[in-house]
Amino acid sequence: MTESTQSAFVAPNLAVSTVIFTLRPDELGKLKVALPLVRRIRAPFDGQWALPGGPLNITEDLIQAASRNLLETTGLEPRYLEQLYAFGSLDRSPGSNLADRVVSIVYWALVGSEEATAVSESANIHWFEADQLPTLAFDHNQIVEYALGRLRNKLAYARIAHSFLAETFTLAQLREVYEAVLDRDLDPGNFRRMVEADGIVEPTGERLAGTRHRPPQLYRATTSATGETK
Amino acid sequence: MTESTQSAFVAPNLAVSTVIFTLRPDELGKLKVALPLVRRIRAPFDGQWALPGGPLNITEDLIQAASRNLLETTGLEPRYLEQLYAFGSLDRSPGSNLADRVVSIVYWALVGSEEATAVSESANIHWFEADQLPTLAFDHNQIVEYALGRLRNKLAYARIAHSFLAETFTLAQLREVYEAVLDRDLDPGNFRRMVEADGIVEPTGERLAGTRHRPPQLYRATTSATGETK
DNA sequence: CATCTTAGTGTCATTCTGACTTTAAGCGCA
DNA sequence: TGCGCTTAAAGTCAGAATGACACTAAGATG
Repeated sequence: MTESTQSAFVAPNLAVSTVIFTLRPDELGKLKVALPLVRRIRAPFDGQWALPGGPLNITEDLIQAASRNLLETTGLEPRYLEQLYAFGSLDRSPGSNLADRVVSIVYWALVGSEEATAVSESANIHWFEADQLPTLAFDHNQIVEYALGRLRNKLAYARIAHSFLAETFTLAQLREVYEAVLDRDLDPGNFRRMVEADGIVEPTGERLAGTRHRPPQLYRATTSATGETK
Repeated sequence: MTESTQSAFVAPNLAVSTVIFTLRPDELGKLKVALPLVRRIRAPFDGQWALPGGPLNITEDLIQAASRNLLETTGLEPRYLEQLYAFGSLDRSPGSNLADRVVSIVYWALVGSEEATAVSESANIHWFEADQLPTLAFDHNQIVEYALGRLRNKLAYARIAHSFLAETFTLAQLREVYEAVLDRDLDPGNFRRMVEADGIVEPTGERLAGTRHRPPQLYRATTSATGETK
């Protein structure tokens, strides 16, 4: 009844998957939330798109597995990485028998927009806009929706927005991140006030030149929240 | 690399544990957050107190396992039940070898204060005040702290406080719940205003008699949030 | 040099929040 | 009977936070 270490028990398989978010411009040049998916090459759901993931190696931490996942799929290091949820319903893989049951511990990650655009795609790895996903394998559509909710919610109180951007950035760029994630326009003045009140950025002293207008101040993030280390 | 169903892989053991919260009066009659712990009867941590839990049966959902856990430990049904976090660090059980590695998916639950006081204790099951815990087995002290944080945070925006109370209750009783969980006094007038603005309760029309003062209105919760069903 | 565009500052009304006051309505007790 | 005690319930007020919007600054473009 208490936490036990008996190995004779028939345990479900344990997998770690990762929802990897970045921002990329759509055909109109507007930033959109995007994520990479991998094409399955075996049953069930053979040929369908799914979240990157795989079985948990017994020698690695959960977060290490997620990070490895991310590296194997995109070649990138996460700028933010956090556990999302453990999905373990019996009906996740309809029609499969119990011995094939998989409990997935899902992480969500943010990667830099710049790095992500450099990632090469292949026939079996493709980046999708988050609001234009096809029908995915397993319960992965629900998982992505859940992850998007977490991202939107967390943006409001955690210092994670800069994870999409380079080391330094303008407030307009930071605002674009919020607008892309929240999918609505924000008032530039009010946004500046909020950002300054929260102290999430500090000016570098540098200005961004070459724009067609008054040169904006460049900022950097004050605290580097890299996610949990639990 | 993608989610797989190969069973040959050496997987860590999967357990489900539950942090069960209730409120009970301390020696001064003030409500305090309390939770039941079970004494371990095998290594590692033999004799120490631990969260109730056990291996996940391959035929049951995660949340079912948590609920069963709760029933087996306390004989009670949860009034609220939600997944907390999956703990899977390699160093959770210091000194053990990899084959004994356990990944725990932890749930947290709320049970009614009244039902909980009727629960019998034994030599191996005991209720502790949350802020007066001994050193627990594994990483369970950290887990309880994390669960307490979630409880306090969630109280602010979710309709869960009534889960500690009976079907009907006074606003003073509801306020006591908040005060116990947040561990600070709240202004009765402001609390009433908040509760009414949020519409989390509705008056029953009945009044509580037998008090030494003006009889207060009885309320019931408007929506019954029982937690997730995911 | 006039115009366009975004940067950056400032204002105002509304809402939210914490601290506090006032009145209502029971009970216990002289 | 009525006075005082206690908590219920309603109301007041000042400061903070928020959304909408106006205004000035400073570059590029032609």
